[in-house]
Amino acid sequence: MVEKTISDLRIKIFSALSDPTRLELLEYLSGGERCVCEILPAFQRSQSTVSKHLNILYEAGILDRKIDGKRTVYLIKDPQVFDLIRHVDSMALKQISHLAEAGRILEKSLSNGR
Amino acid sequence: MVEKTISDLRIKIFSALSDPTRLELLEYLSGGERCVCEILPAFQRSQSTVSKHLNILYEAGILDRKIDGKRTVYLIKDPQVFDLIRHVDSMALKQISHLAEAGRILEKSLSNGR
DNA sequence: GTTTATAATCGTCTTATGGCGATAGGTTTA
DNA sequence: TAAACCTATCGCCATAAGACGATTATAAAC
Repeated sequence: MVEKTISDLRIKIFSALSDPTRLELLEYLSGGERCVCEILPAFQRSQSTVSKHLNILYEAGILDRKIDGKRTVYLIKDPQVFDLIRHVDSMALKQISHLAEAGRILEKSLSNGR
Repeated sequence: MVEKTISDLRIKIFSALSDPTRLELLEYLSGGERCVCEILPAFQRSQSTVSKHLNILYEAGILDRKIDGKRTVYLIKDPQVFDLIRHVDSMALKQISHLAEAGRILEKSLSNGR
């Protein structure tokens, strides 16, 4: 299936990254290329499920794959994806630390007040 | 609802950006804060649908909102989100330009060959 | 206080997504 | 060529997500 617009692909990339299993797969593959038979034992998911997830990342252009005899090897195609994830993490951290700060302020006011 | 882990929030942010309507909303709000009554006519969606989308962006910590009398004003809370979107766009563009290049090569080889 | 305006929420429907086991297809091994 | 291996795909189910109209809640205006 060929992509037509940037918008479609953009959504496809964001969607691909909206699943915890797929983010774990990316992290796992950041250690280097792996065949499915290596990936499977590392994940508590059925073979069909893992295969589907890998394909979603492939279709989003995040992973590449090559066939090596009877196995399929998956690898990171665009390492930029890790910058993306770090970027989101920094946004998430910012929020959580704000929450934490609010929590400390609240805590302090409580312990002072009473 | 308070977030517990970075991972949850990370998924929430990616999911929030996985929808075309919500990306349009962000683009629209990049022009400055707007109340829902201003947003509605700009989108071909029902009031309830737009409200839900805005709330998803709010829950992800991307938008903020303030109540102004009988209206609710939404605004970008974390402008970093636009860096994120640009980043994804550059990944998408890279892929499409590779496709385009492949297309040109194919076209060339066809016109040469026959 | 009744009406109007604005926006969130509820209930419902339809479609999309994630999960699994079973099956199919292709490759190596015996 | 038969068997074993590896992985993609199919069919199914359960849950999530997006859309809408109707309802509810609150604020402003009359």
